[in-house]
Amino acid sequence: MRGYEMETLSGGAVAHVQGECISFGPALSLSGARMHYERNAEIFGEGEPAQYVYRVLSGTVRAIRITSDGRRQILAFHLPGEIFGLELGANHSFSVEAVTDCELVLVRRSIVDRAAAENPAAAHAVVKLLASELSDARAHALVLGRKGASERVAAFLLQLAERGASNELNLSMSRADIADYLGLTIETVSRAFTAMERDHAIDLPSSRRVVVRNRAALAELEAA
Amino acid sequence: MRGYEMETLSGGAVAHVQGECISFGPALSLSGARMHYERNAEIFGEGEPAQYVYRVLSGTVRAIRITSDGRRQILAFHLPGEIFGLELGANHSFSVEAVTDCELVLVRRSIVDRAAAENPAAAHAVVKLLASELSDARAHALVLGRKGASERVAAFLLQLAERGASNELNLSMSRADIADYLGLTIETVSRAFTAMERDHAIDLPSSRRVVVRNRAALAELEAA
DNA sequence: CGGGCGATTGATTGCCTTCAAACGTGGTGG
DNA sequence: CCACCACGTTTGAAGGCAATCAATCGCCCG
Repeated sequence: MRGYEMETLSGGAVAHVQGECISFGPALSLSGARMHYERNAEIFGEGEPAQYVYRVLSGTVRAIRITSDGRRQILAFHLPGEIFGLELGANHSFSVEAVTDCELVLVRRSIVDRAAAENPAAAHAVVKLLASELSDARAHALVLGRKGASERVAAFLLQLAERGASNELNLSMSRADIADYLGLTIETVSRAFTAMERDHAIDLPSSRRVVVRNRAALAELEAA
Repeated sequence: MRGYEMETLSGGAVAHVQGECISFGPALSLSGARMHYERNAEIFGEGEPAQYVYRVLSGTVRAIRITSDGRRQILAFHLPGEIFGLELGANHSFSVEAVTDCELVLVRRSIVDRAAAENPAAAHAVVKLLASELSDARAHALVLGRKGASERVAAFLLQLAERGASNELNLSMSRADIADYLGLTIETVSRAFTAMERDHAIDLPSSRRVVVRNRAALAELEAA
């Protein structure tokens, strides 16, 4: 999912208002409405009609599912530039909430569907998007199924560092969000951070700020 | 992924040799070569060029990823009628092996790609397939991230019972496969089976045969 | 300065894994 | 046809890692 928007957004030949549309290929950008959501607001809920496709302009959102007894699993975080909310069924199969205050672009799903039906390039862009999300979901399954606590946290940090293309991370999400993404508890996540700092793999200037000091050490931890 | 092939395979208006093609919508079936693989054979490996798309005629296959230190995670099982191997990148991002001896149909990926580029219905079928796999992968992530051992096994059995549309299941996979799918060990899986039999939720006439006696009890276990 | 919330740290529990051994079944060779 | 072997499965006992329970810390905001 990551690389893709960069490519199409920068490669678009059609002039368009920056940020006010979603690109589905170099020759096709669908314009949409800009909306603001505040921290912890629900953007859409599981089971609701899937009426829009979204792109993050600023802020972070989380895609979540809740078990019948209340446990929460975060399926993905979406950062600026990323698209989410694409569904095939009539209804959303998960909920999305704002991790921080954020700006989103909304495009009617009917418009996206029509574009995909009429324009092969648009259809291909949708396929690309889904394939990328699928790949992410599978990588996530590997982490959840077969890795220990500190490996999970290391994988998470490396993933963020790649996405942000920087070793200095501003975590927009709480320990609780990280824990629910990694299938752990907040205490375990916290201990993993502390241990990594002790081992000089990262610095923790504050709880929301992480500096990756030794990416190789993190990668090794992740592999462990 | 499940419902889809049934729909298109039965709804196809075009007459075609049963089993020798892959349907991508009511009006489009791509013919392919039939191949046999024996138990535990590798169908394709992670990193190899993605040259074909596959459909299962008979038998079961497993999609797997291996961590650098050798732990194995099974991402999905594919049963007869299901399609797998669809990738967007040039190379496969996971391996697929035969769980049992099986018959597959192979269609050149270039043909699928071209069909999708030219025929909107075909493109839509591909999107549907990916969306369905994504949905499955996310459900799997919820299980791996937030459920206990017996809940995982219950979820697995219910999933198979739905796919097979029957309460009598012939497990084509070993305890090791189930364990690697659920992120557990073979011993834990075995104990979960035993406990479910003790609680009269299932019968175990043999280790590879499961009769779901009390689906509600299993569903409750799963939710727990 | 005080309150509240998120994060950290510590102590204990519990579930799953690990290690180990016995069991059963299917296949092979005598 | 039976004996034996191999492998997958089950069962048991012990250990380890993360969850839970609990308390303190630190920071942001009022």
